[in-house]
Amino acid sequence: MSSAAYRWIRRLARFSSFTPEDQRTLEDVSAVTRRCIVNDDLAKAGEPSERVLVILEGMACRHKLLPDGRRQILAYLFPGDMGDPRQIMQARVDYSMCVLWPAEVAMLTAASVQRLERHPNIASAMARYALMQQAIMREWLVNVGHRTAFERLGHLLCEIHVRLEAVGLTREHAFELPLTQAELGDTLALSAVHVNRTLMELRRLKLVTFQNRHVVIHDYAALQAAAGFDPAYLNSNEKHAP
Amino acid sequence: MSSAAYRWIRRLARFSSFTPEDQRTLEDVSAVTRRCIVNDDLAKAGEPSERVLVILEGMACRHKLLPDGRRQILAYLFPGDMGDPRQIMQARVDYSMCVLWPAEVAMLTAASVQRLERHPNIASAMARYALMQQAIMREWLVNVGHRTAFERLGHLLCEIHVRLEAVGLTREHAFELPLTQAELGDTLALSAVHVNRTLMELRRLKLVTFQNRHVVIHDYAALQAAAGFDPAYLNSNEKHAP
DNA sequence: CGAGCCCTTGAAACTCGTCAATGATCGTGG
DNA sequence: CCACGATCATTGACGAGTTTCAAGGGCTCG
Repeated sequence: MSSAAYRWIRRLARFSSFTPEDQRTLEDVSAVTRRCIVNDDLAKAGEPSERVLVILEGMACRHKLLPDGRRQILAYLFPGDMGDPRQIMQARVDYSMCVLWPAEVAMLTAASVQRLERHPNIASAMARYALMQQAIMREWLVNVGHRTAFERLGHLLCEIHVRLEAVGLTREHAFELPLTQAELGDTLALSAVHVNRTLMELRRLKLVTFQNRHVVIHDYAALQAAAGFDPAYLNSNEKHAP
Repeated sequence: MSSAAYRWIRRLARFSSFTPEDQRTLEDVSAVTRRCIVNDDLAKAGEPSERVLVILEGMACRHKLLPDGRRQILAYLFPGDMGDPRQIMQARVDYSMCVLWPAEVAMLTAASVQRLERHPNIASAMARYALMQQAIMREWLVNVGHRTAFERLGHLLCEIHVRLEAVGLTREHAFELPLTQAELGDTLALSAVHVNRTLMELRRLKLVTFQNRHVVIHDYAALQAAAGFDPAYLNSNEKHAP
């Protein structure tokens, strides 16, 4: 199977078992897609939301901009990731969304979301998936609030590894990550300079290298320990949770 | 009306119009309550969730504890606040919850939640309310990540004011807030000492005083400006959104 | 081949944390 | 009614982690 919806179905299938009809429905509602280039705005703070986005390929992020230019990235969206289906109730979004790497995006209408909600397996998967997304936000708050620069970066890389693995985008302990150090800084609430120094420290300790958008985790166990990473928040709602 | 569910109904009623029957249903499912004292655990990270909590009186918080004792408070729950109804799908929670001020708590069963979901007005209100809770989390991430200690504290106090006002727990620009400076520190990712210094700065500038659990905002406009607070994230989904 | 973006590095400054000690407040029991 | 202990607020001195500023170097793409 290599439909455009492949990653999305794979992502959701971790939370629920799908019948062939469920899968056809998912492919159906995501049949119309939009290709986006880097820096395309997918949403702007204060505007009506209307559609629920599904990232089929590429990468995007939610972020908030302060008036003076400071920026906090709130979430990454990898292939297979989607917005909260309840968004269709929302008058306006409070965050912006932009494309970080050329993307293919499905934009679900309220009708499509309602159609999905009528399939119990899909509705259940989306609910559990949305709960995981909230768990990620909570972990990011802990990360930014109470971990050192070193732990933050290590923790984020562990999380990304687990999330990309779930949709088949890792090879061993390596994966592509099209982020600049400045973007990592806006994510982790660190200056780009300090991200750089911390990245070099991780490299020096032979835990991780991150060069040319290519991340290699050389010692996963040690990185996990050093960062205090526990993947429970990412998979405790899955079908076969540990 | 002074039923135990008063604040809860008032909180949700901002997002949807309720019929008398809707109100009876809300009172009904929250009829059985539990009284909790300070430091009671309402949930523990890693345990099954089972119930969706509604805080009818008092105050509670969600938090995460790191192995070495560092703590991040993830959310405050004031009277009228509740957990995400989708929690009933969740195998285990990833956070802990504890009581900050003597509380009366309703613990909704999955059956109760499902009953509520069958009332369209209530389901819609809960969905919008849950979206607001997520917006609060995003704003907290911005707060902890990219605002100075001074802005963080000011922003948080503005937010709390708006939230308490929504359930009728403010008088003018004053309200009760049973938090220690250490708890504020765990919320804002600051040391208790620095919270103290920042609080004195706010006092010195005649913006806010916070003494004996009593907050008075002396100059709301100035505080809002100094903290960069925009209440849109708290009310843009309400019935009569600005 | 140049322009632009990104990474790298050093030095200085600053915000905030830690440590430590003193006070204030409050509930409790003698 | 007062002594006591506990919790919380306050203050000062010092130190650490991180930011900012600035400059140089490398890569990529037109």
